[in-house]
Amino acid sequence: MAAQTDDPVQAKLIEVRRSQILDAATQVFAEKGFHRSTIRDVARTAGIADGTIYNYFENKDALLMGILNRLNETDERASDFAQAEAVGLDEWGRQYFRQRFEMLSGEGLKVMQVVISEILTNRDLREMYMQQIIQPTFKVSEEYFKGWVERGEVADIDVPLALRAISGMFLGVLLLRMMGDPVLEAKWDDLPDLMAEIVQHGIHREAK
Amino acid sequence: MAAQTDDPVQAKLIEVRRSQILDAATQVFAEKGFHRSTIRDVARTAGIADGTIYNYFENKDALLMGILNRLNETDERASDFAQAEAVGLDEWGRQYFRQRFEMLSGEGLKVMQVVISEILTNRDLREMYMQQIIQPTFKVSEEYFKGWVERGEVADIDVPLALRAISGMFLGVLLLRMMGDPVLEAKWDDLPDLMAEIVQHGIHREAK
Amino acid sequence: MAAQTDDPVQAKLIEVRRSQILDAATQVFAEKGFHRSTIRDVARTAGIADGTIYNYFENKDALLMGILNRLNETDERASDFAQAEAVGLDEWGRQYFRQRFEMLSGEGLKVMQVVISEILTNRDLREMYMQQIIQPTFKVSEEYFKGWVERGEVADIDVPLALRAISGMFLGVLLLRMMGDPVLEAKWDDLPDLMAEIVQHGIHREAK
Amino acid sequence: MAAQTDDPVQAKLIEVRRSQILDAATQVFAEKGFHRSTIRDVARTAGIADGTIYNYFENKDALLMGILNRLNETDERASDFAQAEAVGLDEWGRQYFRQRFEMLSGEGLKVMQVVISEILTNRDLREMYMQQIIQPTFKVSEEYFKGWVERGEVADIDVPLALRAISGMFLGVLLLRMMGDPVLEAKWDDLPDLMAEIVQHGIHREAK
DNA sequence: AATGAATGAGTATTCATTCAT
DNA sequence: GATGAATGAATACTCATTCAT
Repeated sequence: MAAQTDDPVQAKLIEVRRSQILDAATQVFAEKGFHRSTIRDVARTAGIADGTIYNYFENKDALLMGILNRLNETDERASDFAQAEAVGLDEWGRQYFRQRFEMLSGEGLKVMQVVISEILTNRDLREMYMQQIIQPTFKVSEEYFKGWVERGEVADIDVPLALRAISGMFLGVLLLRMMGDPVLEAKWDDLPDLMAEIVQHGIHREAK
Repeated sequence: MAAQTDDPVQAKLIEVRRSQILDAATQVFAEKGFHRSTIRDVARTAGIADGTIYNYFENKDALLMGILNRLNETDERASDFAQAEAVGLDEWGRQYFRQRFEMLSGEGLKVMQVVISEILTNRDLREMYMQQIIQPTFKVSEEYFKGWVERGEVADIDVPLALRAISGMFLGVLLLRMMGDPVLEAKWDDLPDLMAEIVQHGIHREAK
Repeated sequence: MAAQTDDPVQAKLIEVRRSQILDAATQVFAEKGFHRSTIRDVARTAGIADGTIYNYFENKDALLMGILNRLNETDERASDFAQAEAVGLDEWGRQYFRQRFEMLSGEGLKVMQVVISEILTNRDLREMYMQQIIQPTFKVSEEYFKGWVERGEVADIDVPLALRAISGMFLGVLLLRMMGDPVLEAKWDDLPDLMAEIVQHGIHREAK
Repeated sequence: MAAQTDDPVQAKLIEVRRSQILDAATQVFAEKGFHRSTIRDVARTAGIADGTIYNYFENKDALLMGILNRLNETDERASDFAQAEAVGLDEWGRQYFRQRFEMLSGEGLKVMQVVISEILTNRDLREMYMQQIIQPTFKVSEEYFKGWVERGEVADIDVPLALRAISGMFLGVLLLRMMGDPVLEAKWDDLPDLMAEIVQHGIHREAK
């Protein structure tokens, strides 16, 4: 790797190059999937030579890690925003799902498809994703939830577990969409509010 | 393929052999993942020659299809049972989640992990899974739900979409577990009832 | 091989079976070529089991040998006929080429194509063909030629070599046809007489 | 393929490498035949890695195409020379055959043996050979012949067809030689002139 | 003799990675 | 740092042949 320097100008250049490569990788992986994409594909798309990629990334897997890290950063910025805005539980719920859905516009969905598929297969990637992205995100959310529970706005439930279930709803719906469920494709935009409603108040009603 | 015969004895032998091979494939894929498993691995595990596999399965992908079909059959038997037993909505909800969790005991979780990962990558497998497993399952459930909605037991929501959200919760939690979330691993058994509760009544409570 | 018996009835049965298999092999090889044809193809076409073929032929190559031997027999009968009929040199020449062309009607051409291709590749087949078919044929022809040379009907040339050149003309034209030459395909029927004419009198004319 | 560049130095290097690989392929194919030769054989003989071959040739078949193209070029240079020198018909005939025989010195015969065998089997190769080598060669020769026919030096025959017969004589004699005919092996050098004589004046003589 | 399921050797091709220039 | 030619390990699949029934 070429990524060792104290010179801030150098550091900037390196960052730009890494970014250029990750852009290419994201595009190529989204189009062809991870395994079917070759380093050559990525290099061609980035307009550089094959070998150059290895100056910036250890190996092909590291490209996926890099993509993951960028999603992470985007994620963090998004949740900062969420935290700043969110006040009431109701509103927070809707915003939570809406934001997560927004991330998936454009190539986002296909990139996530590749990333999830690989995560399920690749232990290193999986652990890195879990420790660096999932767990911190849960930790932040748990704080909020505990506050609401204490204030009685939320039922007295196992907060971490409930959070998994709620995030899981988002993740699972995403998975079904990736698998090509036509209902989800057609009504994708209705989903955030519906999900927020279910999570808040459930589907049960007293029979008349 | 050797699988053409009218003789019921032959047919039984063929079924036994296919089963033997799928057992081996399930075990090997669960351990090493689909791509890292070789046909030789499967053959060795099944105690047969490489070529014999091709007497019973068209190619490596067909092994995964075969595993999927088996899960499907198990699934169908399970839901038949569910339908027979289920009466009230509350009870149905708990049973729904509990049954789905039961399927994942033993190697089930790892097999699903491999299957889901491959499904996200392999279009043929994906379409087959969606059309032959997911859609029929949803169709059956939708009938039940509509009944409940008509009887006023369930809120007047978009049934197909709500079902996706609910199934998604299960699927997503599964995914998080597969990714190694420690909270889910520790409290996995508490999950069905918690999820049923959230789906039924939501997490919201009127603040005191 | 099952081909050892003293019982003439048995011998007949064996011969019939061999013939049935060779018919199938001839058809299959002509359609798909030798390498692309499988023993299973031949067995299916013959309406028997794969293994049965090995009761009558040592291996796949032996099928080709068998086909070759049959061509040989046909050939011998043809040249017997030729010898009986042929009297004058002129007439003999035309008949020689016409007969050889007749053998190639129907599947004959494609079978020869397969046989020649394999002969060039397979030493055993080649030697067998040379010793059992080509050489005896030349030996017979040489006798005739020598007679004509002695009687002064034919120029005083190296007979064996000239015979090779003349047979070669037939063989080479056959090869060009197999390679797909459109001129030969269009005027195939004019060829025997033209070739006989060239061989007899050459193409040279005294310029006016 | 690595074969895309505008740099003439690079182009030269590529040409050298291709040549090196074709040399090895020619040698290996001549020794073992096309099908029995492995890419590894060729790579070892060329002193390079297996994969390197695929930087210069699309696949194994392309090696044979490459060999064919080289023969073609040699051929063209030879016939240019022939056309320049050839004046009289008699002389042209002898030269024609002599030149074609010269091409077959060294490994030439074995290479042709492999090439012809493959051509009879492989449709792509066959069509390529017919269109790019055989047809153009005939076209050139036809011009010459027509001239001679017009000037009355050659009998008024079907020129294209006669050319096939004459070329066929060469090709067929070649085939017989490849099949191991001992007479041809012994008197190979006498053949060009004998063939030229037969083609010019035929074998017929008025009986005394 | 007939069957056909089982065998397992054999091979072209891809592509991540290296490293000399 | 950039290049891209060279490397060679890794693997699904076919099919001639065998042999227990």
